Amino acid sequence: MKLVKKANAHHHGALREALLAEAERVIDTQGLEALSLRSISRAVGVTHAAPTNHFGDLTGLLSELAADGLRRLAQHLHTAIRVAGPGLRERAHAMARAYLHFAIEHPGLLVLMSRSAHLDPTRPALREAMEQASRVLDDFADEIQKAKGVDPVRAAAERTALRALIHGYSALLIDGRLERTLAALPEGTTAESFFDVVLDVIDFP
Amino acid sequence: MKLVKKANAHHHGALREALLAEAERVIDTQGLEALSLRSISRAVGVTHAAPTNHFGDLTGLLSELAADGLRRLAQHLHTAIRVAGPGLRERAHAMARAYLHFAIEHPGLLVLMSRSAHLDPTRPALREAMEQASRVLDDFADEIQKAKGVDPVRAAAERTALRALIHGYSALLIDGRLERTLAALPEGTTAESFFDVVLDVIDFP
DNA sequence: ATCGGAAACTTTCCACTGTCAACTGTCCAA
DNA sequence: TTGGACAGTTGACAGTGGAAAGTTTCCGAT
Repeated sequence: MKLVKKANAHHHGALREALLAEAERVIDTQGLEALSLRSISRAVGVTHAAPTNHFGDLTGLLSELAADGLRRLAQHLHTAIRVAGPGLRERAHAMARAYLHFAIEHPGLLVLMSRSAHLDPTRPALREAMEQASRVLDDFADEIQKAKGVDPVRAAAERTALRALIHGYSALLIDGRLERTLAALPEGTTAESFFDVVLDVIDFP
Repeated sequence: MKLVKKANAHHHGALREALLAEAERVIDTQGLEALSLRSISRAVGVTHAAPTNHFGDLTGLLSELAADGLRRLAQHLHTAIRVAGPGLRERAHAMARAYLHFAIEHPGLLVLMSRSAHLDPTRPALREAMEQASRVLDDFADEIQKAKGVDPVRAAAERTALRALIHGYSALLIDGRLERTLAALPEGTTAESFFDVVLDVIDFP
């Protein structure tokens, strides 16, 4: 029965998902530059023009993939914050650690998300996913704002510092530019355990 | 006399520099993705295979360009630190501000430097330039180490935090992902002036 | 002075890419 | 039954980077 479906040359059945899965596999193992529309089509067993029906063009496919990644990241961060202890510092660390964890597990996906040149922000799925991810940070920012003094500039600065620190550390790590630093640390120190110390350079009350 | 030189079809004279200059122009105005070996060759008035003599392949050209950028950046940071006041905080801020300034003026170049997939680190010029740039940071790190307590892990964390914060803020800004944050700030606040406040989230003694 | 080779650039070719237009088969609803 | 809409295919096009081989120029050794 399945063979009949397989033999059908014009209805793959779940091509959209298959293409996204293959694209994510390539992007996380060989990197974004190694990905090509034609190669993933081949890997999925379909001709090179098939993806057009589902994604339009390459930036369309990448945008959907990025949207999916953003949704998962937002979910990941959200539960990390929710599960963490009550303190502001604990929650901030939990979120940051969750982000780093995601970056280590899906390096290509994270690179893709921060490469606006390859994405089409007018796609509804991407736009929504970006807003969903922002909302996690914004909610947390509100918390900081409430907990600390109400100087709005200072609050924005703290939020931005946290964001920049997380993004910067992840990017440096993924790009292999922390290797020397990590190698000089005491035996057994991992990128993740060191990140906790780095985060403490920002003081949360 | 010059016309004779110009008419010479086989000796451009300064092709190497011309190619690098054109590549930098494209990269800083249209972005890294818009650059192609053939287009810059055309712009310089030479066939597409000419660059091979000077750079080998595309990653060769990009590596030389990145090396040049790194040298200039290192120089820029070095003088910023040297010129700044005596305090540790002043010097750190001066360096960070210089970095951001460079990022704003040469966004494409900065992106290129942090995209290891396009670079060939075995090229001597690149390797040297990377070490030169690292040295600026390392020297400054030693200063921090001396000025503050001698816990090496804590010192490494502070250095890394500063690095990640600078890199992260620049990357977010270049990618246009700070626009909403900046728009919500008081009138007249620029990305650069706000950066000073962000940097203060890390406390230097 | 010239001869030989190295350096610099051109030409030609190849494999590959993304995008487009035209076609074919399949399924479902009027 | 028939007519689209959907989901693929096929084939062409312009563009890319790279390799190979040919051409022109220069320059140093003899």
